[in-house]
Amino acid sequence: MKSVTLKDVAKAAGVSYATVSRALSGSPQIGSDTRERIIKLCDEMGYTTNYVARSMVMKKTDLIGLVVPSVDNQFMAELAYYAEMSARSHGYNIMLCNSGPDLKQEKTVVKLLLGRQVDGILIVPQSPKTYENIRAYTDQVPTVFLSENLRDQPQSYVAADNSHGTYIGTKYLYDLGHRDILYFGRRHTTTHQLRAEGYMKACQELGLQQRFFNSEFTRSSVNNGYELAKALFARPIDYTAIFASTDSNALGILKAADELRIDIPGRLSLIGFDNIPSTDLPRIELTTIDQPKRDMAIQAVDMLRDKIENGTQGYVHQILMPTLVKRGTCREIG
Amino acid sequence: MKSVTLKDVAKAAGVSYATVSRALSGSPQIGSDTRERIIKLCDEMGYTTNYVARSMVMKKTDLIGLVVPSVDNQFMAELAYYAEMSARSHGYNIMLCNSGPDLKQEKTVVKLLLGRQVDGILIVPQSPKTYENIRAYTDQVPTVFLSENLRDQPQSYVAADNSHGTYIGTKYLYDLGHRDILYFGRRHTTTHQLRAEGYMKACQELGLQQRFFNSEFTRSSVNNGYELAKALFARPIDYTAIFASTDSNALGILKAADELRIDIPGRLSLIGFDNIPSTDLPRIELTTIDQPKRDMAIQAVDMLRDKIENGTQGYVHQILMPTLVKRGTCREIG
DNA sequence: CGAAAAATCGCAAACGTTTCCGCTTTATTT
DNA sequence: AAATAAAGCGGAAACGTTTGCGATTTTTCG
Repeated sequence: MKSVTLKDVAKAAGVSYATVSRALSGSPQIGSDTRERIIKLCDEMGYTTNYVARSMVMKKTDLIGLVVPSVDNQFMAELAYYAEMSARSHGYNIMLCNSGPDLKQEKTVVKLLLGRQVDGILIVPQSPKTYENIRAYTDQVPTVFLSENLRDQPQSYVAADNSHGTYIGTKYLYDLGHRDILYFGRRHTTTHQLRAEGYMKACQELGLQQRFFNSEFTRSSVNNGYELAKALFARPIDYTAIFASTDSNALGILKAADELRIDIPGRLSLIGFDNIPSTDLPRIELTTIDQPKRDMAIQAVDMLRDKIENGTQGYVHQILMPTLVKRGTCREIG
Repeated sequence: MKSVTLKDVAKAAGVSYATVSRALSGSPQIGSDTRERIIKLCDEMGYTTNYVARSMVMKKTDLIGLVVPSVDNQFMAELAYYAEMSARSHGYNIMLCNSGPDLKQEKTVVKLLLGRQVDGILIVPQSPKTYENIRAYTDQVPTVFLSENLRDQPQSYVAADNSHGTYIGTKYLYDLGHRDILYFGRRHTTTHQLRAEGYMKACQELGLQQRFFNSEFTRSSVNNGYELAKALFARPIDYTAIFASTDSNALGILKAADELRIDIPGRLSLIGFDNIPSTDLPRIELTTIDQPKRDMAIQAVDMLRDKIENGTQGYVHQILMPTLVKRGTCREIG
């Protein structure tokens, strides 16, 4: 279990360990002959540089803390995947933390990450309170928020243009002939507020009546979408399409509709938001608005890297464009 | 950005920094009055212990490297989630690495993890070759394999009893009246070999003919399941049920069947394996075999902790029981 | 009241790196 | 050939922590 250190190969090579360190790091003040000899020796002896020791003196861990409410969630899993890939390709590693549903744990993990001396933190907030919750720490370490739009808060973030997403979605529904479109979902976060706004803007432009049905739940899951949709369908259905604020909710609606034999897309068109993998399944084929998760993750680590490596100070807000993904749950009507 | 160190609070408290360290760690050789004073001071000054410095002297990072082919995969995301939660509750943090599809990258990331001085490695292998691929490193650091059955290899692992899963699945199909059950899937890993064996065993016991249709793909995805299923359905359907070796494949089969208007479960019963979240969606409701992902993850970190903390040396093989999840894709015939 | 024992605390080494600075040795120039 | 420059390398400090050991003070007890 005892690993070989610089000293070990230095002794074997008959040089000082400073020399070995320089040889490895490609310092120009080492002769090319000794360098080759040392490198070969390191290889033979199985030397790997101890990153924790290196971090000590470099005051840099090449570590990025990634905190997500739950990686066990298709959306965040995808973000986490691309973030890790991108980070590693730039020499960083990811320390993963699930912040769970409560703010206490969220605060705990960012504190923990600070103790670990991460160079930066990438956080997808669990609630609109997250910003306040961890603000005490965000000035101690470069931080960028991911996926949640913070509007004009003094905090860097990258998010999708949620407003635009619902805007193009409703227009699409309109183009298909729909004139009565119900918006299904709460406005408990800025992200969801913006989604509602995009819908409202489109309605105004198109001369449509705005109609809302608010989910009472903070966390959108297919199950609470389902529960709520049952309540919705207990009332008269005087609309021809539903815009669900998330795919999860849309899936719940689908489930309730199937149960009540309300034909989708026959009687009701349905469109979701996020484009999570489950939407692309057979029998589901949910039309939705795609959040460019890959680009979001990549841009977020780029932004973070810029702060870390160049000490960039300002707050930059990166807004990426979502796109419409036409599948099977929206139908043209006459 | 400069964080406060032991020295800083020591100076402020008028004691040596050794005293501060001991006060924080609860050493008995510190007076309770000074201890309280110091703790309060630490709190006021916002001191957090530097884990990388601590790791240096402790020769322990409290870090577990988690390598998965891709967290962007429901099955692994779930494992990752529970592993992180469990690890953190025991004082460990997770360093996440996607090993991707190729062995080179897998080897790269475990090397990298070693350089990071992780206390242990939790790895869900990307292929049967993983064991050989990283064997050079698995004796340098406690390692446990997750989700892949390694049979009698000298390597600790926790996996589901895959053989038992297909066994109970086939029996379930039999009890529903099915006498011609096709097994759909390759046997490219031990895990899948075992799944096939469970099916074979059940067939023998029940006097059923064994019928295989092999997927040519290493990675099972709904898409290649779909492609293959189309080929399958081009031939006469002289069976009444399909046992898909993975849910992903089952989903692909479902897609192909829908396209060809082969009624599931009307004409064909279908059962999958893994119980990924997508199986529980409306319109899908795939009957499947559940791998106890939560327990698997938890047991794996327990096993790893045992190796790390107690230096346990032997190889332990933990096999967890899968269970049948009855949903909507299997029908009684008769 | 004096001595031994117990209770507190400080000193300094150690963990494995990186890098500044200085010391040789060799090459270059006049 | 002497002086200067350049190249190659070693010594040692520093990063922030833990901990064995010694030093000092306080308590205890005969």
